[in-house]
Amino acid sequence: MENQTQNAFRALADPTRRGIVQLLAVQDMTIGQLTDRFDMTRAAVKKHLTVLSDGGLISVEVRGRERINRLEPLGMAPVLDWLSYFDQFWDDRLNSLKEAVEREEK
Amino acid sequence: MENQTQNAFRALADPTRRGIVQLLAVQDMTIGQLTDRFDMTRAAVKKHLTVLSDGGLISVEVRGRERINRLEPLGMAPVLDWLSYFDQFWDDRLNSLKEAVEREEK
DNA sequence: TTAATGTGATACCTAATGGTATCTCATTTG
DNA sequence: CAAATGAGATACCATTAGGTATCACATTAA
Repeated sequence: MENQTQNAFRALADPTRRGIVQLLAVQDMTIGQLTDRFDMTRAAVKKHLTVLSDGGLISVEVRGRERINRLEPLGMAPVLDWLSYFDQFWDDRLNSLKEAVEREEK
Repeated sequence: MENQTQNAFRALADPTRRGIVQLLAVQDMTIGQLTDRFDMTRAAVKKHLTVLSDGGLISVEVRGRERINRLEPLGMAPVLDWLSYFDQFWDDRLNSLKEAVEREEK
């Protein structure tokens, strides 16, 4: 897929997919192992894995008849980059808020 | 809306909405001004603003017949929090990658 | 080599999403 | 006051998304 920023944000927009990301952060897992953790069919989990793969967030290693899914740290980069664009903005605004609250408290 | 993490991630999952966020980071804007910047109707932009509002990313100030939309820095917090959970993971994995590449280069 | 296991692929369904067209309402302005 | 402006609400439409059921295929185990 071509737009990595869009695909990565889209991949993170679903709660099941964020859950998968959290599980894979602990350890690599097959689709079977992942399916055990969610209340849905293997086919549904497979679709989520495809979206995560399109977003560059996971990769798959074929091992015999098993497929080991693993987190790909580089895939998160476009998301972190996009968000970092606002760092200064958030900081400034949050500091303004904080100062305003402190003035209130006097 | 109740699940802020989900609503915020969902709000950021659409390219138009991320564009709106970027515009509002520069300056507050009315829906009319925003609509001028996108190739869609005011009604469509309004829907995006509703999603952004549900995500806690913007707030609206009524001024006469105008509505001023402004970015809400606090709304991004759930997203940044969720992502920060992986900071260590990304760092470790990216360092492993970097070291591997450096070993290759010798 | 037959059976069991792990997985992928496809067809299908429903609900959500992103968009338009249109109508209404409140606030300015001439 | 009348007209123009800025905006919200709703009905409607096509496409996408998330899910299931089912079938097919490769690999491992008996």
